[in-house]
Amino acid sequence: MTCALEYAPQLRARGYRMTPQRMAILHVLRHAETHLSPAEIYKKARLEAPGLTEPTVYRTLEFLADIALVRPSFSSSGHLTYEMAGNDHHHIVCRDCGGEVEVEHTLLESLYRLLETTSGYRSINSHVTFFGVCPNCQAK
Amino acid sequence: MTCALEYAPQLRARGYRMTPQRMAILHVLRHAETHLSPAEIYKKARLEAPGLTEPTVYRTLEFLADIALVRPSFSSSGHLTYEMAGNDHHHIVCRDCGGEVEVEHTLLESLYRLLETTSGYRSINSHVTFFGVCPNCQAK
DNA sequence: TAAGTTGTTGTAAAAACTTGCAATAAGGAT
DNA sequence: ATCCTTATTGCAAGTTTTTACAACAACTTA
Ligand SMILES: [Mn+2]
Ligand SMILES: [Mn+2]
Ligand SMILES: [Zn+2]
Ligand SMILES: [Zn+2]
Repeated sequence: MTCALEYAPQLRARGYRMTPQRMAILHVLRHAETHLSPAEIYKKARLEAPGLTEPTVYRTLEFLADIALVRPSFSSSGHLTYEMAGNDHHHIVCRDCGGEVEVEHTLLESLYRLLETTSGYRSINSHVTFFGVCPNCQAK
Repeated sequence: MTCALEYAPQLRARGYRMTPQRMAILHVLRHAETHLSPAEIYKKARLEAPGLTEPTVYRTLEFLADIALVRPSFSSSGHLTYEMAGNDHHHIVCRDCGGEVEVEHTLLESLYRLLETTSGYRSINSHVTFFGVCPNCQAK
């Protein structure tokens, strides 16, 4: 739980505050080995921060995504899930079974540079989810 | 409104049915010049199909996306919007102002082939939304 | 044209997500 | 330690999206 304290200076430096609610949510995300939905995060984080409410979870996740501490991505059902930032990667999800696999960010880097030059947009660094059909489901 | 009738054979060939509700929704999408949210589609389509309900709109859009007649994509707020399929393209959305621009699908084609060979997934043909900062917002 | 099969719809309710606002408390200043 | 400012929270209510299931109606067949 105290592992989340290491983010406090980053927040304060930008005018934000560290709170028990944010600590609990960051702690949950740090120890997750997969993406989590807001509901899952709420269920786990409230154990550490009793009194935590769902609106706070949603607001906190959006906040943490804004300051780039966490990454949102879309699950196979199209809903938002969250994970800690760092270790850039993307996802391919199977349209049939929902099975998921990670993609190295390096595979997309040249595309991002291409998009930036052709569109004029900058800082394109989306966490993208692609959809396809996995090897298993191709068998059918 | 009758323009939607041309999709009837496609549906029937696959065991599905054409209904007034689906006609109205397809008609709205055919004449839209931008992406529409389920709520917008509901408001317009109910004029053609009185008695149409929101659950039907959501179910129909998911159905039409499944059979690849329409394309879902994420708006700047992260919500799903829909447009007719055909004319492959993608989007870049500005993180600041939400401004949006289209991207030729051809720019992504070699990436898709690369993803297919490295992941084993097939038929990767997502309609992707990238996020960045538009030229206007870069000025600030 | 009538009957049967089953894909689709509306209804009602639940679940998921968002919003406005007053009360709270984090962290800087004294 | 105490005070102050204001970022953040909880509460309550609203909106959006999903679900279960019985009634309905599109299409096939005879
Ligand atoms: Mn991920
Ligand atoms: Mn589009
Ligand atoms: Zn699969
Ligand atoms: Zn912009």
